[in-house]
Amino acid sequence: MSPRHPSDDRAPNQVDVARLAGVSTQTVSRVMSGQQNVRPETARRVLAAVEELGYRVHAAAASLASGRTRILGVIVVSTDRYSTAALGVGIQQAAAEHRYTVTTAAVADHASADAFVEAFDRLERQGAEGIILGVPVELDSPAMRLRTARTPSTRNERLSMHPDAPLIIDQHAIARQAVEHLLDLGHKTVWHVPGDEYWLETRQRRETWEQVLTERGITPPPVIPGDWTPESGYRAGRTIAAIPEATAVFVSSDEMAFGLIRALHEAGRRVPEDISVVSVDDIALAGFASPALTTVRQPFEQMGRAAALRLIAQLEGVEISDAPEDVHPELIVRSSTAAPRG
Amino acid sequence: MSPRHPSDDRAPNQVDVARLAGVSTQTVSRVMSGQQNVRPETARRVLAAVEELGYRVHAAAASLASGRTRILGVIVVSTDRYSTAALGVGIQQAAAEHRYTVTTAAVADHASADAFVEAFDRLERQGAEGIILGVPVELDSPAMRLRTARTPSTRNERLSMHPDAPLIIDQHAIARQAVEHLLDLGHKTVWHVPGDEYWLETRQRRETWEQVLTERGITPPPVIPGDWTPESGYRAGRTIAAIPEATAVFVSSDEMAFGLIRALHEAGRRVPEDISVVSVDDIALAGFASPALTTVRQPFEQMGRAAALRLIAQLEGVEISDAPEDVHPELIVRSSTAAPRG
DNA sequence: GACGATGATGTTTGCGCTCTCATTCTGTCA
DNA sequence: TGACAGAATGAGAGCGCAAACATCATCGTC
Repeated sequence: MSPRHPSDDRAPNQVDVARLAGVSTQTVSRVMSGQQNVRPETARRVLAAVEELGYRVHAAAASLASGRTRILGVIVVSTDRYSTAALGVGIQQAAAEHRYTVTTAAVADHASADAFVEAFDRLERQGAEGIILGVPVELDSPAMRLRTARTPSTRNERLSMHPDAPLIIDQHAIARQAVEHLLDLGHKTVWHVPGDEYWLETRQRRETWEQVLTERGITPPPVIPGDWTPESGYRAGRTIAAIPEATAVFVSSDEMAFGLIRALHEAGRRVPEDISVVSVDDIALAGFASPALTTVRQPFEQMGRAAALRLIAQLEGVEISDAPEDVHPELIVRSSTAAPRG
Repeated sequence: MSPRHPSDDRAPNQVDVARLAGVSTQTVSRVMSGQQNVRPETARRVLAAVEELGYRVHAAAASLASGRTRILGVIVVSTDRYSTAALGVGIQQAAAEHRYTVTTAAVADHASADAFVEAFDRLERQGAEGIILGVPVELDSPAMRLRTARTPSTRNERLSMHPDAPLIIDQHAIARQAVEHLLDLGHKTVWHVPGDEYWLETRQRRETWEQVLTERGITPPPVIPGDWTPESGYRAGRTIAAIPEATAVFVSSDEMAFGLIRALHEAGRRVPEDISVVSVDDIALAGFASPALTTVRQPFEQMGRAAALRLIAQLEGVEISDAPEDVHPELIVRSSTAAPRG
């Protein structure tokens, strides 16, 4: 161990670097945070000392002193659904580009509203400067409003009274595209298998499904319950197979569509010849169902990215150059839909 | 605003609480960290003050003073694969139970080894006390060894020379179960579609596939390349469909199996009558493929949980009561495998 | 009823960094 | 050449908390 190194085994700090480089700690600080007004030669000396000592900035100390943490919090429900993972990828990417860190708080599926408040608290305590609510429910309790008022977060937008506040993604557009596609093919009506009642998206899509049918003078048939899982899709499929007049179904997720189609096949109903199916998500496997699924793609990764970028822009108080334009769902037509048999 | 409240709008701190409760800051600290040796009456007064002021512990300050962060870092590759999400759920759960926070660093898929080193650095700088490497590759560069030596992390185990160090999950057991299941059904040989070459798991499974065949005096057929995606499975399926003598395939993921089976069907080969297929993972949709997939389940959630608990135990220097027993893969027999036709 | 043992609380100090402000250095122009 | 703007650097304070240590109250014991 060279005599220039601190002899004890504690991690090197700014003082050690400053001493070795022959500058003040303030200069070390400036170099580490990439500020201007440091002579290249000085910066080089500092960086050499940093390298030699293996120094790294102590984030807790820095954020205590500066009041900034550059931490983004994410609240998600504990599910292994594809959507959660893909959202996370987008968030991580955007955060990393702007040198933010992401910390996640998971909440049990179907948890009470209190659980979200608690997760919010955990993230605030941890120092999160902004919080992304990748969350299935409307959070408009007084407790939640108190928190979203002091810590910027997504989904504020839904709670705020601005009717033109951009949504992360337009669930109504998703449902409309799906239902109209089926009606335009000539189906007399469209049955619906919604997702878990707990999710806001579920309600939004169901409302729009009803609305589109009503617009065309069709009385919506009863809803066939679902909960996102393939098993629930299978149960729904058995129900629908027993309804001879059903020729078109709007299912709220691809995973349910897999179960639904299997049940239809077992009951001897062909897809799309007897029954057309449109679902939502466009997961990687959607094209490999039998038949390949016609589905409305949700660009989860872009959504996560957009949410993070918007939040960061708010935190920095600036326009971000690569500001995300609105993210739109897209109908992908494959082989699970067709015109009804004449 | 009551006169007892600090008039400026800065967040309340320990001093404010101490003053309002009529105690010292140290007592506030003791109450907040749930220590013993505080009279119930005193604790109540403190908590009342905390409530009134909306005080919350400042994590950065606490960790600067205590030297502890209770942060667990996770390095993952940026994919939306099911496995990543499910692992995360298990990690989050275990961390929350022990009052740890999780922060994630994502690395681009197929990134260089340097990218993992950099992610490790980011997490260390952020204060992570332990790091879970949910990572596809062997990381045994000097730079990485330097880091894993000072910050506890999983997968050390694979790098360490202890041959009996418990693996997170035994990839050899996975491959062995799959291949032996097919051979025991009477197939003369087993073809293999591995995952992405980049992944350690891929190599481990292929090695075992070769080994099991060799043990039984069978010369392994050529490998049909794959990369985890359903598309690659589909391509592999077309290749295999053109091999008349092929009757059994071990595919390294369920998603590839979906693609593979579709390609076989399109080529007129029936599953399992003409060709048996075993895959790996047991994703939610595995039971809803046509035919339902025989697959080796990887208990991702338990794996994540086990990794986190083991790391926490190491950090706390204690045995954790609910220590995870080893996590084992399990063959789930469904309908994609059968004996070869006589 | 004096003594120590224990529990409850307070005081002081410093964690490692960035902020503000002061000082020194550099180059430029009259 | 001297003065001065502006860049580069340094000095000192303090962010909010917990550790270590000091002090005070309380209790049972003989």
